[in-house]
Amino acid sequence: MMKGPNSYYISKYKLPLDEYFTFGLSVDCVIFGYQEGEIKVLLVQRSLEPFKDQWALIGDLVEPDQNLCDAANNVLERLTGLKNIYMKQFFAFGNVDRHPLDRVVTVGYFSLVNSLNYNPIASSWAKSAKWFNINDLPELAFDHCTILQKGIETLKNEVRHKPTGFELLPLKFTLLELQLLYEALLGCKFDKSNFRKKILEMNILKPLNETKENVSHRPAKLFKYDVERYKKLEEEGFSFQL
Amino acid sequence: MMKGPNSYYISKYKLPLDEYFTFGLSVDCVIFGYQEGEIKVLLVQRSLEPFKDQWALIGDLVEPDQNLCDAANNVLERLTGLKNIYMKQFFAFGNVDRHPLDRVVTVGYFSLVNSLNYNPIASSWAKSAKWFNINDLPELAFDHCTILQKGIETLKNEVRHKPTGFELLPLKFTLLELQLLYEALLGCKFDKSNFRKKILEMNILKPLNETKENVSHRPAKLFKYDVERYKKLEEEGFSFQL
DNA sequence: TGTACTTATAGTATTTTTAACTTTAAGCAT
DNA sequence: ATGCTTAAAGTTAAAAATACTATAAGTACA
Repeated sequence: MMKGPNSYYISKYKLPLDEYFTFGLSVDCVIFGYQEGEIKVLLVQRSLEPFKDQWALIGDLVEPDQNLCDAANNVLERLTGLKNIYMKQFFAFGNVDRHPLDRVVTVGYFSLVNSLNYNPIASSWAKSAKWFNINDLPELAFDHCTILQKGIETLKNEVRHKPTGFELLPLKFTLLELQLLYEALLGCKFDKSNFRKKILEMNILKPLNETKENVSHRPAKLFKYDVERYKKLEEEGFSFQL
Repeated sequence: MMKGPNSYYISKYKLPLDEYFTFGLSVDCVIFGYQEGEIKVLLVQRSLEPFKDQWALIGDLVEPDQNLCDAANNVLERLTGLKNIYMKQFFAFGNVDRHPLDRVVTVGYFSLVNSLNYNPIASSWAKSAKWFNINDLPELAFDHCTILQKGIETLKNEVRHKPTGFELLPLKFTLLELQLLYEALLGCKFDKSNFRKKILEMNILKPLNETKENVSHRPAKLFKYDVERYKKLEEEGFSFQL
């Protein structure tokens, strides 16, 4: 691709047209996980200036011939090796001074991963990667604190109305595990019996003929989230609500 | 501001660093209004190529030293003369091919205006401006159809959970007017008595000692939306729901 | 083998909310 | 004064949310 500012733009602009095509564009990913009953977010420690050694969201400049969402998926894959992960754009951050040296507008994406047993790949711009509890975060580089908070807010809002939360669980899970996840996400307690009833009545869980193993008490049935069923129900007007 | 790509970027990039700073950035505004019981959107007819004579959202390139939201407010003000209007960013559109000639990433904002009695200002890039029913839209330039639909979706979603809808009404309104607005927004019917009860119990409306005039039947009381009260209630955990 | 313990699962009762409908009141017009 | 229209308040029945109770099914250990 070799395009440049075109002459059809009208002459009202204050600056030469070239100067309107000087924006840098980046994506930043808030990668959520779920571990030991807590919602976590994956951060990297920068190995470069500016903000060297500080924790930051993982992100990168977008290539001139790259779609925004592809850039975001790329960043995630480079760090975690994971593909085809649930991902959602939540906000564009475009204040003039958000980047100390250049004019870079960044678009925030969040993704939800369930398998935490992979190695975050250390790369040239990051010394290390680490999961942090979303209620106990370090100081962050750039305006990443703002971005992260907005991401958390969006996630918490989304999981109420859409069955997005399941992405944080392994494929097979028990009803109690699901309940604990939602308690962590929404910061509230549910009555066990009622939660069970409510979620089962939605008919979006497929019961498996398997039970949890290696537990020292009665093992619970395992369930699977049935995306197909949900989509069908959604078309018929059903709306998820917890 | 005269910044340029800085040397702290690492060398993994495929292209010379300069070429990452060639993005154009624009904002596009979906301006909603409410007239004769219908939700409207303000569109302009382009007077320039590309897409000359076609209807489009109103938008513009962002200045290199301008915040995103300021750019959006500017666009609205230039077209309508209105300041301090409710405005909300809803999505960034960044596909490579969304603009036929340049790489321009655009950020969508929507705003809600109530006073429809002003003159949309014809400008150098727009022949005319016109309100369209959101259920009866013309063909649109660029990817503005996608942008507009996403804006409508976001608005419809937002008005359920936040008292944003009031922005579409005049300062003083009757309960029936409010009901009709929400019926238009959500595409459903409410029971008059129940709607009334529900909204009044929220305690976010301030009853005025005035009534609707020039009606050939019993005039209804006028109410005002009480933002302060809502904000206080919100802090206490109240959440708007219709 | 059986008893204690833990969690799963099912069921019931109570309260609260939602939804549908009815009644009365208030103003305008003739 | 009568009829018409809409405002505004009240009533009732159904449904949903919530709190609570009872039973079942497995493990662990004496």
